[in-house]
Amino acid sequence: MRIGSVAAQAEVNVQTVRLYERLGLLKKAVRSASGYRDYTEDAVMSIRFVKQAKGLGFTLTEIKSLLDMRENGAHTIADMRAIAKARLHAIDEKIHQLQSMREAIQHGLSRCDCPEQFPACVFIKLFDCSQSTK
Amino acid sequence: MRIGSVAAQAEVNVQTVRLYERLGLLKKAVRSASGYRDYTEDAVMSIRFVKQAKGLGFTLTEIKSLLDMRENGAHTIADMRAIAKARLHAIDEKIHQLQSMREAIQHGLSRCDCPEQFPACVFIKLFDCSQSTK
DNA sequence: CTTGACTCTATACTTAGGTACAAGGTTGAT
DNA sequence: ATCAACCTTGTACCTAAGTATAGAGTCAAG
Repeated sequence: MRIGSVAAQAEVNVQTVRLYERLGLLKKAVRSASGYRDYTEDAVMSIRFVKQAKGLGFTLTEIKSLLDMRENGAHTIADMRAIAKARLHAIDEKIHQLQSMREAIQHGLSRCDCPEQFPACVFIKLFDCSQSTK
Repeated sequence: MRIGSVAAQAEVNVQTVRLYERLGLLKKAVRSASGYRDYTEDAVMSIRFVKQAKGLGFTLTEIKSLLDMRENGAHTIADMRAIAKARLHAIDEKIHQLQSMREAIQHGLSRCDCPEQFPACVFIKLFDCSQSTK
């Protein structure tokens, strides 16, 4: 199977396949006499795995290290669980951070009691209506 | 006041001040005879505003459009509220997205019943233990 | 009047994850 | 045998928000 088919089946760009190969996310394909990459169905699965992990917020670097662990067998279920838990933790932190932002903006919105059409009021007042703008 | 003082007071890098000027986030400073930028206290406040808005998740482009509205007076409190609400909405979407990721990983973790030290188990099983890895 | 700290512009580099050429070689159907 | 559609490598470009560097000019204290 050539690169175009793999890309189509995995629903990525041809260049993306080559990029993943270069980044070590995809095993180097066997080459035909003319130098064309020759893939098996496995490549499609690998790309789908990358896409799935990416969808869960793992970076390509993290995904590579997962694949490396798998490749050289230097892993256990416990290792993998630890990685997944670390990712969970990072997600939780990001959620908290966003919730803080959310609260700050909400607070600004609710505290702002400027008249609706007063044009001199500046945006910063939405966050802190008590603060002078001049 | 020269650029170094402004940067120090606003707790940013000197290059950042120049970048902000170039991006239109900061009014162009008056220049001294020798070409040095000459700032007033206002510049420090402006940078602090940018930092604050950035901390609330606004991009520099969004911040610039806020400042532009303020500058040419073509805004009302309603406009500003609309922008803040849009930002709230974007934050909520991001939070939901992260919560979905969180659930998917959690689900994978809880569903995986592979023996703790089985080295052939690959990471993908954390997400879908029912799926073959070969 | 020299020295070190500061400033100027312009350019390049960074991370992350791609996307878009250019210039050439291959394949395969007609 | 020709033509489009595919493939190759290498390079450059993109967003976002800076950071770093080079080479030159300026300021101020001793």
